[in-house]
Amino acid sequence: MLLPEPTLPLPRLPRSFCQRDTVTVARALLGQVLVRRLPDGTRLAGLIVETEAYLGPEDRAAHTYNHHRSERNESMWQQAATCYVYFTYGMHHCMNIVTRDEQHPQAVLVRALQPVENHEAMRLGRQTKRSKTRSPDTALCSGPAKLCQALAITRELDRTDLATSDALWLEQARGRALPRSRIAVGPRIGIARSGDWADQPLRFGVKDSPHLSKPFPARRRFTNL
DNA sequence: ATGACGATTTACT
DNA sequence: GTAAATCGTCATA
Repeated sequence: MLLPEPTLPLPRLPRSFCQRDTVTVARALLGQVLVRRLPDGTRLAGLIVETEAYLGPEDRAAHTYNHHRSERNESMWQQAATCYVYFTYGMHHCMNIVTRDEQHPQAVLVRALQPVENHEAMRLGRQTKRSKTRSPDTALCSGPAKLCQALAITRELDRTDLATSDALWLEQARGRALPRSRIAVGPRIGIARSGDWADQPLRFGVKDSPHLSKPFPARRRFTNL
């Protein structure tokens, strides 16, 4: 697996990790750990196995497209490592990690985790019957809204500073980004109406992970056929 | 004030 | 495969 089983104390990822190019951060986050401390002290954690990059005012699919700025997405203009949590479809939360700087409202959407600590407590947050087609563990955090349920991430955590918070932060499980040979790349999910941007290869996943939100389409080696 | 629309998930035919 | 659930946000009036 990606992480040695007895989890030793891992260093927290510094703000500088998130201050880089957004695609670089989206790739480098794969295999790192997202950690949540509940008010009662319970610690929940999962390895990040799927991300998407959202590239700001030019990106038709981004919430900051055309410099759109409002109370909802204000955290996108905060410093790197700020958490942007939004509410959608009347019932779901999704969480992003803000990148670069205040002049570039860009972020990485965290789309799936491999649970590594406190599976039982995570299951309490999820409101589903047992999956028949996947083991309970692989269905636990296999989607942006599922992982927010499992880790109890809501709008209350919007604007949290992941570099300093004791409620939500990132830990380093690996010093280098995964090798490209282990990263699957594809178009982002759920943005079909975003024109050219819908086809951009801005979704990244740990190749062959059973915890992904959806399989990655096979990459065509040739443009014909 | 009103209506359309989600960076989704679940259950079911 | 399709549809329902459910409501904050935003554009239009």
